[in-house]
Parts: sequence; C-alpha cells; structure tokens
Amino acid sequence: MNNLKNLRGTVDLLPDQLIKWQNVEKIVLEQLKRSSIKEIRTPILEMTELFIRGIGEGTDVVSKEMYTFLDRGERSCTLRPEGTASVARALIQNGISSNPLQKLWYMGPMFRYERPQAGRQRQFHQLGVEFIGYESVRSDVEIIALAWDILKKLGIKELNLEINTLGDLSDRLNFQENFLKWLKTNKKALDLDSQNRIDKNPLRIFDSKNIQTKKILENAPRLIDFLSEKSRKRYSYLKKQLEILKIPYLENLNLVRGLDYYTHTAFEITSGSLGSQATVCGGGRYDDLIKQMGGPSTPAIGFAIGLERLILLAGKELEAPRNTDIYIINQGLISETLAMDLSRKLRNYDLLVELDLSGASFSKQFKKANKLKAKSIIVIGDDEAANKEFIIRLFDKASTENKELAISFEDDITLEKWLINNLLVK
RNA sequence: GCGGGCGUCGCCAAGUGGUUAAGGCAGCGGCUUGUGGCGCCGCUAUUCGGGGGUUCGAAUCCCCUCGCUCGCCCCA
Repeated sequence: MNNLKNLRGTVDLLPDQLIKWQNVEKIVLEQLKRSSIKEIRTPILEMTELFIRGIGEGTDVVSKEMYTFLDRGERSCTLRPEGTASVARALIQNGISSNPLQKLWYMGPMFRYERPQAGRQRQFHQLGVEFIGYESVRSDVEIIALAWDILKKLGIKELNLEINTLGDLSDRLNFQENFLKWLKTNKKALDLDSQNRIDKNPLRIFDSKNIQTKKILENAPRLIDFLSEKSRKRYSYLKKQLEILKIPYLENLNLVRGLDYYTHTAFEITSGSLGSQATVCGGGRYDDLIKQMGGPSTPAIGFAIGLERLILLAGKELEAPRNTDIYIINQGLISETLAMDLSRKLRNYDLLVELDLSGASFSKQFKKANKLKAKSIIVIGDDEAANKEFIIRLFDKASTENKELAISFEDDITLEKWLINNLLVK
C-alpha cells in the first residue's frame, strides 16, 4: 500500500455502488421533471465572502466548517458548504428581475470541514430545490410535499417531518427583545455553549440538546407568541394544508435550524435508521436573503436532501444492475470486424450489448458471458465469418444447445424478428 | 474541536511474543486450443495502516502518527 490516499472525509464511489446512486438519481430527477422544476448549475468554488454574507457569520457552518483557502491570486476561496447562497448569487448576477418566478433544482458536491462520521463526510452531495419569487404559503406546501414525495417515491419508510415557523423579521425582532431580557436573568443556568450564543445567535439556543438548558427553556418566552396576525395565519394555513394532503407532521417549536437566512417556515425530515445523523432533508423560507445579498426584494423557499443519507435509506432493490442483453463472443480477424459492426447495430435497439474484446478462447468467452448472466449470446468465429452469418441464442440454463439460430449479416429482418420475440418482449 | 472502539490480501476473516502469516469469497491459469453453468487442481500478503522503540525473536508489548468507526457539537 503506497501513501497516496484520498483526503480525509472523501470517498471513491465505485461502479457497483454507483448503480444505486444512478437509480436513486433517476427516480428523483423524474419527480422533479414532473413538477416542472428546472436545473441550475453554479460553480463549486466561490468567494468566501459569499457564504459569510449569505449564511451568516455566527453560524457553525461559516465559523468552523468551511473549506477555505487562498488561490494563486491571494483571493480567499471556499468550496461551497451548501447551495442556496450560490443560487441566490447566480440569480442576482444574471438579472433576476427579467424572470422573477423560478422553480430550480441543483445536485452536486458540497464541502464542510468536519470530523467524518456515518452519514457525514467532508465532501458530500446534496439535491437542492429552490422556489424563487414565490411568497404564498402554497409554495411552502408544495415544496414540503415535493420533498416528502421524493422520499416516498424511493420507498423510504419511517420518516418524520418536523415543522416550525420563525416569523418574519419584525416578529423576530419583537421576540428577540423579550428573549434577550429573559436570557440575561437566566444566563447562569444555561450551558456554556448556549451562553456563548446569546450575543452571536440567540435563536439557536432553542436547538440546544443540553437537558438542563432544555428544561429552563420551557419557561422562556416563545417565538410563536410574538407572531403577527399575518404570520400566525400563514402558519396555520400551512398546517391545515398538510393535513388535507395527508402528510403527517410534528410541530417542533425548538426547530430553528443552523443558517441565518430562514424566515417563517422551517422544516426537517429525519429518519430513525440513520443513527446520530438523522436529518435527511432540511429546508425553509428565506424571504430576506436575496435582498440582503444585494438583489431585489425576492421571497423564496427551498430544501436540501443529503444524497449519502438518501442512499443509506433507499432500499436494496435499487442496487441491482441491469443485466447484459447480448454478449458477443468472437474470435478471428474477420469476425472481430463483423462483431464490432454488429454490436453497434444492436445498440440501436436500446439493448445492453457487450462485445468481448479479449481474443481469448471460446471457452473463456462463454464463461464470461455466463458470469455476466447475459440473457443471450451471439457467436462469430471463422466458420460463421466464412458463411457471412452469426449465431444467436438465448443463454439461460433451460435453452442449452437448442434454439440456436444462424442469421445472415445482411438479414436485418430476421434479426429484428428474433430480438422482438426474445429480448424486446413486453 | 473533544471523548470511546478499531486497523491482518480487492472483500470476509484466523492468529494475542517463537518465526513457512490459516481458511473462505472474488480474481487468474489449467483439466476442457469453437461452446458456459457443476466439479477438481494450481497461483495470488517476504508481510500484518505507517514510523520508531522493547526483545535473541513482534501481526502480537510500548510510544508517535495516519485512517476508519461510534458518541458529543452541528448539519445534509
């Protein structure tokens, strides 16, 4: 073993594992397409400033998890830790006002410099969806339903949806004033982490897992009591709609999430079978972000799904590879050329065709076809080449020796008939 | 960033101080040079994540380091 290894927290995805990835991605992308959501691709690398301003300086992601370095021009660059800030930047930069309503998705690697764990890597992958310019609660409902449906389409069970509302900016300021007062009188009773958050990010204290802090917080003022009439209505409409759509949810008043930009709706979907990294999907509304980043005032809502965690949850049935339809056994100079040509013709039928390039003995090539569980084989050797024909037959154990058919290379009609009867059925 | 566990071939592993490092799967070759699935035979770690030390002698003991893993923190 040499010392050239992958970086900590990164992994190689090998062909066998990628079968599951591709199957999962296929199902996800089909669902997005049906919902008329369009793809956007932004750079993996951005100016560090983007994330500091977009995500918030006081957040854990920015303060201790960013993959940041100086490039050759001494610019501070960061590998994106999430997608929303980049999407917002791209839209502002490319003129959001010419197209103020957009439903977008993106998929790709994200980077956070953390200690790796099950379901957590330094390079991981997210599918993100952002509804830009949509203000109505109905967009909140649609986006939660979409996240839910994607997970359901993959056959994932035991999912929990948690929701909360963070109100709008004035609700929050209103609340924070009261909350800070309360915090000052109760500061000593809180755990150290929470004490530190008082100045940086007081809302996050609600997210504390410290048992004592949790208990004390039960008597703290609650954000939900400071919501304006409008915010309150919006939230109850959301809950009512989820009930009508039969999407089960749990209200979690402590759910505030780690990024600064959220307003109103915040939600998370977790699964018990993921161990301590239970969150598979997280999202929420961010009505102020785009304006705050220098764009026009644009409401928006989105979510991100962690693909590694999604893969862990998705069923085993998605791991099965597609079997070879036709394995072409061939030997001899003329045969090789004929076989190459035939393989191209066959692939036009959307068949999975593998051409043996080994030049090994027929016996070996048969063994290979068997190992691949090829549905059928074609044999082309010197005899066949001389007769300008090839032999084709099904390769399952039942049809040994029988039903072999010799077809002329010119005879496309007979070939197509055979394919339709044997491989293209259903 | 902090705490616990672990690290023997591509994979699963036996071995816990005595020297040739079991076995299984996979892979490769053969029995069987143009016809597979079964079976049988053979090959595949000068080396036990890496470095240093203790010892006559280490995969086995000690130190450091790297990585994995679980928990905390946080998130996807």
